[in-house]
Amino acid sequence: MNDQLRVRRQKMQELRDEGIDPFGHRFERDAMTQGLHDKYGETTKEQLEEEEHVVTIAGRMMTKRGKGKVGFADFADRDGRIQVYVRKDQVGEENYHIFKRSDIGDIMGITGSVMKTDTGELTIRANHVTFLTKALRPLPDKYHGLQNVEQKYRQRYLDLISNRESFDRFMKRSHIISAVREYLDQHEFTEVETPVLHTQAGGASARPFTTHHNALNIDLYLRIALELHLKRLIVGGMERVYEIGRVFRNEGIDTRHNPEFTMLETYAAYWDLTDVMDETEGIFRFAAQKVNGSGQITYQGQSIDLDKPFKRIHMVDAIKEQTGVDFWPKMSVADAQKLADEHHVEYQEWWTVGHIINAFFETFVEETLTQPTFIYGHPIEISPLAKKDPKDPRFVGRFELFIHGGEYANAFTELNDPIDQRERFEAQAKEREEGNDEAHGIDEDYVEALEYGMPPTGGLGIGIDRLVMLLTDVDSIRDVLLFPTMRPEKTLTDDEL
RNA sequence: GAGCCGUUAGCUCAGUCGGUAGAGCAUCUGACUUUUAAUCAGAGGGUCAACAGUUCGAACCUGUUACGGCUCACCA
Repeated sequence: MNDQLRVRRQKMQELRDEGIDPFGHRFERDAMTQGLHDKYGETTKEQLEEEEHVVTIAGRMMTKRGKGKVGFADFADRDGRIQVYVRKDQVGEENYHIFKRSDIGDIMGITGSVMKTDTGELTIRANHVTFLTKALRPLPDKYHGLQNVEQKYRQRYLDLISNRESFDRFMKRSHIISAVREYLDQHEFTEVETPVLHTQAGGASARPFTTHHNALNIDLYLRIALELHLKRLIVGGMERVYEIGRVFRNEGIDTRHNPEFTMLETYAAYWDLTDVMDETEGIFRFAAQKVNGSGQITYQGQSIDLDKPFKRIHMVDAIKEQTGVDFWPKMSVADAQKLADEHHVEYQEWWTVGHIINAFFETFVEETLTQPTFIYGHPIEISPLAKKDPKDPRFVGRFELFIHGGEYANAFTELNDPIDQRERFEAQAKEREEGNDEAHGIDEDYVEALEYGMPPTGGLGIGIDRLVMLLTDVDSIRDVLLFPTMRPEKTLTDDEL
């Protein structure tokens, strides 16, 4: 234990000896710091002296400046900060002693009158200080905040206390999710909750986490998607449903992937992709408006306009626009390979035309899509779960939304033909047997549901974490997850406590 | 999975050529009744991530390990 920890424990004991509970009780405040700034920020020093507004706040002491028989300290609550001015002759000797012996990090309640200092800073002149909670450990540097990246993730509370921009970002995350809910609720979607524990992973290609239920004695999977249960609800007549929920994928971790992340999926009966595009645009625009007050945002130094209608372009046209290569004419695999060779696009032997089209898209187009762009008409080969385009069976009813070169939404005209669905599940099951552990087996129960009839449906998936990254202008998913997945640290010894 | 980088006081960071470790904040003592990263005077605080090696001598050089970061690869 270092000197700082010892001193704070001693001070805790001093408080007890003085009859003060160092871990106090209910405290009623009548003002928030930001509210005071809003209310009195413009009022003059003289006017505040005349009017005498007595308020009570509570918060954590963030800085402290002692000056003999007076002291200044900044207190933070969830809204912001305010300076407090404590005078010995005003609060009395005993009360001043408590303030004097308090440490940065301690939590207190302050009652006093609103004033302004000579330099014009809004301040509470304390009449009384109520000690509420002792901090037994020192806070990170008051000026630099917590900079250690690992510690920010492992001890997020310290990051939240000492880095206000981080605190604000997480508040914003919460507001973004509220905005998404508000938008969908306004559009007559019903929010539902479906199981996290699945007897069979499905709805996406990904490796699942497995777990075990003791009483039933069965292995269960943590869900990798929300899809199949939500579509059962479309069969059940709910018509417009959504879920915002955690999904789990047992895959790598990097700046854009965390093993657990938050997905939004929505399904609307009788909609086609045009409707879903409108919905997607609506969600992005509404959320941006709610949290940033504008659809004009800056992401990693790049201006992005979410207010303007998003561009909508077929994948083949986008490739043509960017490279001049035209994949519209029907062509053989050899023709496509020749085009790939000419443009130095690498391909595998077994690839068909659709795979090569996709490779062209990823190589030449994706990173150029800075402004919001819907790419639709994916080749069927890369979209095994989507419904074929009846007018051109080489492509499917699917779109993805790209912004700043990254994918933000993925949508389908949902496959509602149970015969076709069963065949595709069988193909997946076969892949699984051949060793693809991201493919999954036949979900008989789901196929049966489809046999009762699922109306034509438009489905949408949005990675909420990436939406939050976009709207808060950060480039690592860990900066929008309060507690990102980390490898455990070594066990702390007594000395480190 | 590969490559590169990081880990020094509670926090933020220096540390030259290999010679027993420094600053600011924080802490402690004293001064100070409108301070603003308060100031002034003094003091204490270190398993230099861990282990092994090279060396008369290692924070520094070498190796291994742990944790983290970035890039690439993988990835509906």
